[in-house]
Amino acid sequence: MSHTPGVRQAQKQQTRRALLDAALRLLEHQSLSSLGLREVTREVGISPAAFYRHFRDTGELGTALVEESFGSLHGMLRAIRAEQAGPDEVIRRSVEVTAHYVRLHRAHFRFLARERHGGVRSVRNAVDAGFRLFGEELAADLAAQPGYRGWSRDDIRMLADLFVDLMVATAAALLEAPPDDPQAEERIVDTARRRMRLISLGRQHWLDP
Amino acid sequence: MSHTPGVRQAQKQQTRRALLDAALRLLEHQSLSSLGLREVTREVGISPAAFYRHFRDTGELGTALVEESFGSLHGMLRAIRAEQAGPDEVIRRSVEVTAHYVRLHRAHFRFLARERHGGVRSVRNAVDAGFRLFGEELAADLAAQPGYRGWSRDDIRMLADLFVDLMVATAAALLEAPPDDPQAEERIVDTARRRMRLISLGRQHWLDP
DNA sequence: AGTTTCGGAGAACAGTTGTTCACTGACGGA
DNA sequence: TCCGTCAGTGAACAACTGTTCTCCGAAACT
Repeated sequence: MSHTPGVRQAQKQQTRRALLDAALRLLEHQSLSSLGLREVTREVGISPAAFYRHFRDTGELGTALVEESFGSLHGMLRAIRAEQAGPDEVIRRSVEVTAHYVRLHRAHFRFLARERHGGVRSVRNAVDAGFRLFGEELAADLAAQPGYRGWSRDDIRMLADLFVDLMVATAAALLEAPPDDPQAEERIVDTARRRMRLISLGRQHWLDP
Repeated sequence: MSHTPGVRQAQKQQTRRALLDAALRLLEHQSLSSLGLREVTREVGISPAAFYRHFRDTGELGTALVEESFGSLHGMLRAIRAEQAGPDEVIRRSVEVTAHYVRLHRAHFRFLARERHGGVRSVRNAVDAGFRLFGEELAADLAAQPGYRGWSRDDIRMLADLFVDLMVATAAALLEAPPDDPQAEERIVDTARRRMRLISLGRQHWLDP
């Protein structure tokens, strides 16, 4: 019996996933540059040599994690896009969406926050490129909205990148807070909301004088 | 001859400085958690065992670097405070001051940006505490200014922390750009200026309706 | 069916790591 | 001047690292 032609590939991707998950688990308490190849395989329960069947080195594993993490982030972008509302309404809601996604994908967010300025150049560049793309897409979304009539392309981009940076900042703050302390979390979210309100005000008066 | 009573201590502090400088040099291309004790002593040119005369481990060296780095940052705070001007003028000028200090203390800024979310908990906490203090001091400065009459303590703090986060973000962006490309640098500074203008507008209308 | 492909095991390798130890020799107080 | 202090040495240690190699067995192809 059995010539179903996908068993091999499925098993391979299964241990690949196990490697990624193990790495993600270990990376909650350390940074990529200190993550050992043997450490990861030990966590998974396979031999060190098997690692090379999937990645050239831990750096390559890192870039794979970057792509995966930005997958989670794009879900966030779609969620924000889905809320059809005025510009200021969207801005306020984006804080809630951020908090929600941080709770959902803690490990991914932590990884991005940590490796954005981390010690592995290739990964750092990948993260940077990802955020740049994210900013571009957000800017395109904003440009399509009414309420940004009269805004220059550069100014929209500036605003989008500002949102991205603040999202990262609040996400990082949420990650630093204990995951089961809703009070600390609420304090952070509340501050983030006020930040967004201030930026909303700036946005409304951008074309004023 | 010789009974000048400070030679010993001076020599000790000299190699301590050498250790800190060597570490700072190495940390431009890697993160603290991957920094080896032997690596640092090799760079300085002393035996590995000598390291223990100064620090218990690389983590302790890290916290020492945190304090030192915040020394540079406080110079920045004083420079901004020195400029006696209106609130919006100060906000705009702070971008220039930031860029200036990043150019002056590249290694320190990079270290803080990297280890703020890095893999060594004790250092991460030290960096966080430092930024918190920095935010508090900035908030106190703002509160003393006219133009913040009617602002709640919390809102001033929110604004101060917002400045800090944005300063870190622009500093990180400047660090990512090549150090000898004034054009790329100018683009980043220009974006930062527009960000600040937008926040300035939000600030002006904070108490409006 | 027989044969090739390939993910994984296990052992071996040369290096490197952090930490300890007894030591040396210049400093610094008596 | 003598003597204690102490920053730095150099060797030794067990533990660990990344990488390479040959081999195995099950899946896939013909």
